Amino acid sequence: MSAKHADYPQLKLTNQICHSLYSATNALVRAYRPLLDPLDLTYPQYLVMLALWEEDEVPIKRLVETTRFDSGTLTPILKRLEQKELIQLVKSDGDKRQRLIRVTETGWQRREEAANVPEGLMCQTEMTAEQALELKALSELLYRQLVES
Amino acid sequence: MSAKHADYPQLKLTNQICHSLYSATNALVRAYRPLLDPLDLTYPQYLVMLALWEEDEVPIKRLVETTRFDSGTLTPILKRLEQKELIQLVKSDGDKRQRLIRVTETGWQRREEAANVPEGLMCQTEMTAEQALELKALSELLYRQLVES
DNA sequence: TGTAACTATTTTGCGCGCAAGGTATTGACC
DNA sequence: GGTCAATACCTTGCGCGCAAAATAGTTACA
Repeated sequence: MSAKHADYPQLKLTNQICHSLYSATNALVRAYRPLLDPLDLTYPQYLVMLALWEEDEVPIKRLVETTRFDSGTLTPILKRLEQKELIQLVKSDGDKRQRLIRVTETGWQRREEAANVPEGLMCQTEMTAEQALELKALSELLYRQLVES
Repeated sequence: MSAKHADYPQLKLTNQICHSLYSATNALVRAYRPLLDPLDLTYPQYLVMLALWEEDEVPIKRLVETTRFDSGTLTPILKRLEQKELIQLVKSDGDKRQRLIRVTETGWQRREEAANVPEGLMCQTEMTAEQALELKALSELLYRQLVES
């Protein structure tokens, strides 16, 4: 029998958990776009700002932890946020390898405009709070198992 | 009170379902890499091949449906798969706008080498079958609600 | 104190993901 | 049969995501 007619049920696209996850995440980023466009932020830039609004004056290595981006991804994102004057990158007084990130006044103002983004997104779904929390918990579990192994 | 000291709990990164989903998906694609490198496939290329191994001789618009990629993403992926001689792109006899995709002999052989990729990946997690199915179901639900609205 | 290992960050190169705009072909309907 | 909207696909441009390698500064320790 030629390879063409073998079965391989484990290779069926509809059996792939990862395909569902992958396409859901892409759809999510697309869904954020109309909400973030007025703020002049992309979704990854928004994630970085969320992290900084929670904890300001941090070195880049701290952002690598909180945002889960690697530094090669982060550098150009920070450069764009700096061009938009939402953040400043300043040399650290102590360790001269480090650069500290500081949110500007404009950056803090942008936070208020972002306040209703999360609600705006959830309105596009009809998931219950329980389903959303379950999805978060399972995603978090998967992330930890893949990264911490 | 300055914007800096306002609370905004809905903007906390740890409360963001989307951040968990986003970082889990990125971690997943990274986890696939060592498994797919020997097959000379990226994760999106692998998804396209999964679709074609299930249904051969399809026009690109069919792949847009099954893979959930848009055509602007698909065109360069197909070009690379053609360069690797895993597929052929042939003009359709009927509708002259269409191009049909045909898996080559090499493409079918690659399927056998891919047979144990799914198991290899699941071994990197310690999720139960129930958790995995629940994650798939919730991702699928989210995808459908975001796309079909 | 010298140097070798380590760390923080940047750079390079490639492959997506996708919006927006283009071309060629088809079908609908006057 | 002409034309006009719809369809299938391609191209362009930009912003990630990340592996790998480079750069500059720091630490450990002989």
